[in-house]
Amino acid sequence: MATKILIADDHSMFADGIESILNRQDGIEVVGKCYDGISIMPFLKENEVDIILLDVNLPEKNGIEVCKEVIASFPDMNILAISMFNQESYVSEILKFGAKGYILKNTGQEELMQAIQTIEGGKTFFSKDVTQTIMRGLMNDRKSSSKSEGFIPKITRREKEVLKLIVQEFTTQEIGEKLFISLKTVESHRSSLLAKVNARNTAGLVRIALEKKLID
Amino acid sequence: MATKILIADDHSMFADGIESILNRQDGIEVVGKCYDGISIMPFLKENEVDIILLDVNLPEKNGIEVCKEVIASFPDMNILAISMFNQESYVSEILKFGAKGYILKNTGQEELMQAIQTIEGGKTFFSKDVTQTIMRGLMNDRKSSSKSEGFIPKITRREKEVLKLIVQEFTTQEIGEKLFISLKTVESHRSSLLAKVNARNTAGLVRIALEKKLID
DNA sequence: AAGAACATAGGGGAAAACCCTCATTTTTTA
DNA sequence: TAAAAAATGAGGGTTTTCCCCTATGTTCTT
Repeated sequence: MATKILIADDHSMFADGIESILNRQDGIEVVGKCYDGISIMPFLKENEVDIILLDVNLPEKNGIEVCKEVIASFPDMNILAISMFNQESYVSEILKFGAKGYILKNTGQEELMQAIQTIEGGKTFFSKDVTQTIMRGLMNDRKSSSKSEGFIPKITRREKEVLKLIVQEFTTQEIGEKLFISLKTVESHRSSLLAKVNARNTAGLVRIALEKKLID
Repeated sequence: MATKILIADDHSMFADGIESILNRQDGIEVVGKCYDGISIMPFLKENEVDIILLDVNLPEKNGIEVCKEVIASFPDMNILAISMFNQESYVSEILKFGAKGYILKNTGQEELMQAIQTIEGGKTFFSKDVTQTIMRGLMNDRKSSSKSEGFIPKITRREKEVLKLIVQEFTTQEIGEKLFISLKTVESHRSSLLAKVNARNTAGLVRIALEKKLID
């Protein structure tokens, strides 16, 4: 029986291309395509799927959230993450939530086929580049655990509120007024934020907040 | 005789996918694939090509430069720009250099086929979304208004350099040292940047820079 | 060749951000 | 329930950003 594959990617040209490649292969059947994050769960409830090729950067609801959600309902689902970016935070995040593999969009079709077969056999698969990234991540975990790029300590509820307002261009004064707290308190929160994300100033804080999606 | 197509995209999975789609069509033949900007010219010198599907964001040498170069040597070459981003600057730039069309990676295969046929017939083709972007650009040119949400006036070369360093957390002082210009000059650039993106402070400037991808 | 746009840069001042230390109360968690 | 973490905020200082103003040489563009 053919392996049933669901492709989830917002770039339909990409999704169609992959579909076209896969449909030429024996033993593989593309049973569906999703162009955003929110339509995946409904599809899975109606259709049988063996493997999901999941783009990490989806609109509406990103791949990491989708992965978490899918695994919660279908713990044995085989998810192969596909991404443009070989970024440690993405890789480790989605693997943590149960993805079985991670490949980059610049990997060739032979490797794609290999990944699918490996995943279906219950094993994990990573592009060579990705493997190196993961190794580097592990090294950093062991060594310094905080200096390593990309690690962000927990941001508290209040800090997040302040951060959100900073990104929206409000001044410390204005933030205090909005949250009914003193300017000095807001300054405290700003300080901890700078320290936690390891930024030198507001510019870095905002950049990191957006890069790491620290605010909803 | 079949239309000869060259696909230029650094994501081989994408390029392979497109190839697979196109090869199923009658009258179309994919004669080559390039995974970076620098290998396109050599290929064109050795092979006959009717249409280039050119990714705007290529490594080594980006699509806009490639377009300029190709048109310089092959003025009648049909270039169809393909991009993830519906950004006015990209669109207008590459069209200025002789591309005959611009489509987004989220357009379906019917539209892709339509684009190819239109381009080959000597006409121009744009995705609907792109058309709107262009229109908006023209409107802005005419009215030169700035109130309209999301419109960002052109950032100059120097401003972009400064902006990049701001986002990297350097202070005005440090930026001056790096660029060998006075602190006051950097302040001037910061001022124009704030005015151009319509931000109140650095936080907003950085956010908009990242949102609108003002820096490469 | 003229005008527009760009890059340069100064003075001076107000506002905002940043830094350090310290302390109190509230909330959470082990 | 005691300890830890989070939220609050004050004093007092330095640095950086932001905002006026003006001005000059250079480099596109028309």
